[in-house]
Amino acid sequence: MSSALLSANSNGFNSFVPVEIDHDFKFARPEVGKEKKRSNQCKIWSNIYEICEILRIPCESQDSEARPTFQHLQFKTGHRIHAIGQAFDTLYVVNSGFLKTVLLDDFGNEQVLSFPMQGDILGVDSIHTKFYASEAVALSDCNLILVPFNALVELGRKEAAFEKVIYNVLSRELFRKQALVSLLCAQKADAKVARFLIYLSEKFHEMGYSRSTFSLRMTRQEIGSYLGLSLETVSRAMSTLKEVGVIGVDQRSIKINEEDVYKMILSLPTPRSRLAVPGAQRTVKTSECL
Amino acid sequence: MSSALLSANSNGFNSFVPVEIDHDFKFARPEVGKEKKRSNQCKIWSNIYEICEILRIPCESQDSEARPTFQHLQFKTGHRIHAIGQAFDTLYVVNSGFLKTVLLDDFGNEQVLSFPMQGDILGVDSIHTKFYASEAVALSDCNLILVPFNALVELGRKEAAFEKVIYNVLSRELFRKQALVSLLCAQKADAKVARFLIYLSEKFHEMGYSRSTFSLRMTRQEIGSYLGLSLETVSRAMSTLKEVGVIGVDQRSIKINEEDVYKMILSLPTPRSRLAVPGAQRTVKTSECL
DNA sequence: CGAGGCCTTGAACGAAATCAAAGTCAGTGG
DNA sequence: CCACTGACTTTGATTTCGTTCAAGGCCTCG
Repeated sequence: MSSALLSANSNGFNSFVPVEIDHDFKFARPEVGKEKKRSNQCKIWSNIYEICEILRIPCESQDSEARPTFQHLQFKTGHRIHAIGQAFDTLYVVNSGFLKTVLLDDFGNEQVLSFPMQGDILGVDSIHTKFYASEAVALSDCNLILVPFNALVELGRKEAAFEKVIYNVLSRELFRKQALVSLLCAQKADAKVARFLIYLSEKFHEMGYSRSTFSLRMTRQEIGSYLGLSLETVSRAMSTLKEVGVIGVDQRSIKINEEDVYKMILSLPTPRSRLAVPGAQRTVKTSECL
Repeated sequence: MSSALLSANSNGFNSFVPVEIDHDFKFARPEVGKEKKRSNQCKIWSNIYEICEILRIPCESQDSEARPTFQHLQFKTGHRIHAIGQAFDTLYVVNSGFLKTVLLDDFGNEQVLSFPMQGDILGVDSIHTKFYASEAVALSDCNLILVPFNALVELGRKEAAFEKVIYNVLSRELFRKQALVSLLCAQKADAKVARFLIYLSEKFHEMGYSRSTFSLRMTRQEIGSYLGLSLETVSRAMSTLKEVGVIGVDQRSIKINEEDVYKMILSLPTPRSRLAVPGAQRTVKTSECL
């Protein structure tokens, strides 16, 4: 999903070096990751600095006086964090665990919008109306930090650095959603799934887990909903990637060599309809940037 | 794109009442719309209250003292407002005119992200990095308000009501982007195009123009990029809608009966892959909302 | 009037959805 | 312990939809 995603170096072209696959690998849920000081699963309160660190948003303020702290809460697998239409008052920052957010259309059909995990935030799409715009469900046991929006705003008013953090979080969310739109529009099924796996790989790496071996927390159905594909197509795409040798798949267990998957994506043709028609920009000069 | 979109009443089922079509209708560019006091095209400066009004974000502050004002700037058709990678410093609020924002992938292919028009804002995806994440191009002559982000932040710090406005704008953008994702994932080509036209219709209505007769400002290619379709498919979808009788199309001129288009969309089957599998939620009870 | 974008339409092809069936796995209860 | 259940996954066959390729029409501008 990163825009630098396709900048794999093209040294050597001996097709795709196959990944070696241990057929018995499993994803050991790392209850105690190898992060710096963020591994305290049983923590009950976090202050704003800790939250910024979890969000990976740099915070300039160093005024380390005692600040209000925010409560952690455990959610069990399958539980709903908030429902659509419910009155909005608090944001949730994911400290650990895996979730999905979904939209329900007018027929009650489910559209997956994101798979939040550590460092992601829930509820920002609901600020401008006073109601949650989407629904969040825990895909695993989760530890979430409750951040009452009003308290956050107040904090922002006290110190500009915190306010900046809020802007940054919102802007980043928007940026990510745009990347998703781009992915949905411009890519074939295999590429969508491949990029999704790379995205997960990077995410796991960021969180301090293995970037090459992990376990999917969501069903094929959910992945398909997220990527705009049927569950069968997701399954087939994974099988294809496996045959080519760039990933290993066994049910929910994934083994991936990002480098190879990059090359693989590059070898797929871009749909013609997406190609820029350089001359056709418009009858007008588009160069100068007043 | 509105979520109430599909709540058309189903009274009577005499298929779709055809729209009467004037074959000579054209979209008279309404330089002076029938809005309240927002029709001053030649205005050079706006204060924050005026900007909120244009954005259609309610602003609670009534402290009507002299506030800093923001400059308007004219952009000609085809000109680029900002380029990807350029240093970010200012947001743009569209006072009049039509634009597109695009992402360029690693091959220089263009992906349309939005078609901003009056009341929309440009640049919010660029706050968290210090660089513009997308490119904006004028599809018609435009009147934009330059809002230096720092100045806006400062204003927000002076008064909480303004800060709220910023949060609301950002949140709203995110919300809209989600609606787009949902559209892209869950609908067939005809439905995508139909909803796109309805979206435009509502937008024109909001701006005080005719909701039933308007002119497209973008090419089929650009619509296709936005909706994840080829330009031919867009063209065919419009022809289909025309044959069914729910819209009139002649090149860029559109005549539309929203009510009929709603019914038309409802009659299209939802792709099965999107259907909620109510029992399959997960082995766990999803009901309670801790 | 001619050129160049842009739009429309047809035909062939290809990718993904749909339909269908069998395999895997975890949990349950005999 | 093992068979049974139900959710999830995989794979194949078929159909549908959208893309691609190609040709012709339209409109604007010089």
